[in-house]
Amino acid sequence: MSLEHAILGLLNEHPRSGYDLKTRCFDETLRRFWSADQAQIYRTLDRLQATKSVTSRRRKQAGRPDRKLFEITQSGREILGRWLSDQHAIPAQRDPFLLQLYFGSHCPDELLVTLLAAQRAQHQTRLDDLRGLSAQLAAESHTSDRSSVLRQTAFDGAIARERASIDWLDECIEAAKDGVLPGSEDPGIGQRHLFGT
Amino acid sequence: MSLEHAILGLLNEHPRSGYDLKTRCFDETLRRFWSADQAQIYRTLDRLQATKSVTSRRRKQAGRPDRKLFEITQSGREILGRWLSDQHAIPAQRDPFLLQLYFGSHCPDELLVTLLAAQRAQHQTRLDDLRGLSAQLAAESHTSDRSSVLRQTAFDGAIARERASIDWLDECIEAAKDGVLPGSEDPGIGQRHLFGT
DNA sequence: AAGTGATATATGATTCGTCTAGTATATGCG
DNA sequence: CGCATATACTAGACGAATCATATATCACTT
Repeated sequence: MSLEHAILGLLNEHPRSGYDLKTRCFDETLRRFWSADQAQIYRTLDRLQATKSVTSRRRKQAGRPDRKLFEITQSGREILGRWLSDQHAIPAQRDPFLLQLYFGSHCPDELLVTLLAAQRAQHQTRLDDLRGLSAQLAAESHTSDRSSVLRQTAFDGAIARERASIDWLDECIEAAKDGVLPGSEDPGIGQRHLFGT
Repeated sequence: MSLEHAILGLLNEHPRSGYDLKTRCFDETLRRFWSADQAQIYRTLDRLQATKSVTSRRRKQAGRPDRKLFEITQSGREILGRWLSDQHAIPAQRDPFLLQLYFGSHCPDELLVTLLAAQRAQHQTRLDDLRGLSAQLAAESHTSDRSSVLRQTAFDGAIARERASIDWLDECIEAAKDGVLPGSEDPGIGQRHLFGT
């Protein structure tokens, strides 16, 4: 459901085309909080139009294909307003790597360190990206209006989570390197071959 | 994809029924890392059976409906082993509340504090749950074998993330209560009515 | 003239995830 | 006896999400 509201939020600033939403909004910024596929965006726009939350009109452009400009309606604005006032459930943690640890009792130490380091690198990349974009937005807006401060706050939340993951992974890597982990007991039938190759 | 591997991981310990996977494994423990619906579990079992990763046989029970016991095959074990050795992409952050902040420039301070507090409460509940279960598992296993330590590690990761969210939210709540946030500038046409009611 | 790339939209296929409801057996409680 | 509850599985519908593919215009290059 949130994708609908993200799009309404963007169209509430000013009318945009599907292409614009994808390349200018989601890919450049919003994907840090909610990523969206191009196909998904166009289909969601269709649905929003069917429910009269947005309207569209074709716009001719010089030297480029036509654009379909979407504009939020009063009804759409009411939906957005309600959603912005609602309390939302926090999303479930769903992370393949935590599963991997959970079932990883027969994973040898070296592989474990490799996997931990790979996770760390990915979180670090994301952290760098968040910090970079956050700094860029801070520099651009300059005047610290409410909107900018709240957006910075959203980035701070995302950043805090990435930092927590990195700190935890660092502790894990230290522990694994120091050989603090107990060895695996007798694997038993079947489990023996999980890490055979 | 991960649900398949979570189920293979569970069946690798010993054969189980769909009902068992749902109530004993996912609901009691695994949902902290990967939640799954009952319908989803049965369908995934069907698919795993179709690809010969698991086999099934009916088991009569005294005083209860029959169970369909699923057992992992050698092929399934190989798939699991490969997955456990693979490097997995970290999941995208996707959080409605971060979107809400991003678009919340016209949200009045009191509502903002309410929403922040609601998020905090949910994260606290989840943190308590994680800590409780983690402690329980630690108490049960007692001998610190490799498997228990790795499972504790997974819990630690989930716990670290929840703590990070709570700390960040606490800072936000402080800031909002102290009236540190700038007021919203002139809303402009349309945006005025977002928080009208 | 042909190819590449950016702009712009649309559609099909498939899987994942949630919700809902239905079927059936047996136990225990009042 | 009826009813709730636990056990155990099946099925339908729908939205969310991803991937691939198709179409079209125009600018710029080779």
